[in-house]
Amino acid sequence: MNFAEEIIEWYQRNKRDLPWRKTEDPYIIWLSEIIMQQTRVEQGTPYFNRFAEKYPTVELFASASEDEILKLWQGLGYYSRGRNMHQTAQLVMEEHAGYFPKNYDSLIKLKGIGEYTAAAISSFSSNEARAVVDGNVFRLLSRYFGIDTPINTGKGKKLFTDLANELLDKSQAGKFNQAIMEFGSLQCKPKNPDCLSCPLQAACEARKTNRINELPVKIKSLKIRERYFNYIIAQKDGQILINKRGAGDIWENMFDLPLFETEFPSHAHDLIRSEKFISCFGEKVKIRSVSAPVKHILSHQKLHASFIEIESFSDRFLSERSWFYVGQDELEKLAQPKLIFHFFENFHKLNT
DNA sequence: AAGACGGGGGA
DNA sequence: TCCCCAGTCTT
Repeated sequence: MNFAEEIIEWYQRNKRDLPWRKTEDPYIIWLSEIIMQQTRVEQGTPYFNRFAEKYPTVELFASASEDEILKLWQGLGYYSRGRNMHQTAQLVMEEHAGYFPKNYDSLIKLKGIGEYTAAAISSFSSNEARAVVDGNVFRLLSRYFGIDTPINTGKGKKLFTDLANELLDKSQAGKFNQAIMEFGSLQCKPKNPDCLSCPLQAACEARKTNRINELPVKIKSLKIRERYFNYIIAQKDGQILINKRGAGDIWENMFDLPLFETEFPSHAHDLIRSEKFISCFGEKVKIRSVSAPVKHILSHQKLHASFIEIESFSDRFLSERSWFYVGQDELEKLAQPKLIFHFFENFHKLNT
């Protein structure tokens, strides 16, 4: 059996009994598809049932107000879906005479319907030969063929869409699409898939090369976090106070300086009056110098560091901390982040 | 190409 | 916690 035959065979034996699979009405299928976007079946099913019950036709849906739609949508999340549906229902009434479109090219033009949903509705309602590519399909294909192209890039989307369309059984596109998604969802699960019971295991590239947990590859959307580091320069007898960093943050087990992180930029004069600072260095601290803020970019953080040189501090409070004094020769042996290493280069230059 | 958009369940 | 879920729209 080829790929399509295998998954359709599997689908006949293992498919769930989902309410929206009993119809070919594009309106009802649309309802189910929008509700199920980025939503688990168990979470979305009650909503589908309520919507299908209250608005059995697109005409009834279109006659509802946006407030009513959103009220019924309440708790499901991604509320733009509800707003787009309202708009689309009205447009279907006005420009499609109340007949919900069945073909891909018409569907793709509607608000809230992207490539996945247009392929789903067109294939389920009229067997148009368009392969669906959702999260399940990405995962199944990336594993089966051992493809490590990231799925959330333009290149990846095209690659997997082309592949799915090659595999598509055009004589029964709707059933194939249902089957490939159901297979991905139940058999080729994200975590701990049961490969031993999988009918595709013999040919599965990820299985053969032991990469089930590495695929699919997804580029992590890294949001840059802004952090404000206030470093303290405290010297005694020609030595400088150093901090060994702990776990759970950047630069684990490397060495920097005593650090007071603040949520926002802060002035040195305010900082040395803070309770936390006083508990470390006492109340009689004077500021000798404050550096200009130094920006330091990490992969997912933007650090704003300032270096505050202090004098007249007490160090009898320091014993509980991971701080210690070192001379310059010892300092040079410690693993320092680039930011710190850079700072010391300039600092030593100034002090010689 | 990257970010925003929700809420819930599983590991 | 992080990841993922029958994705799409905006910038």
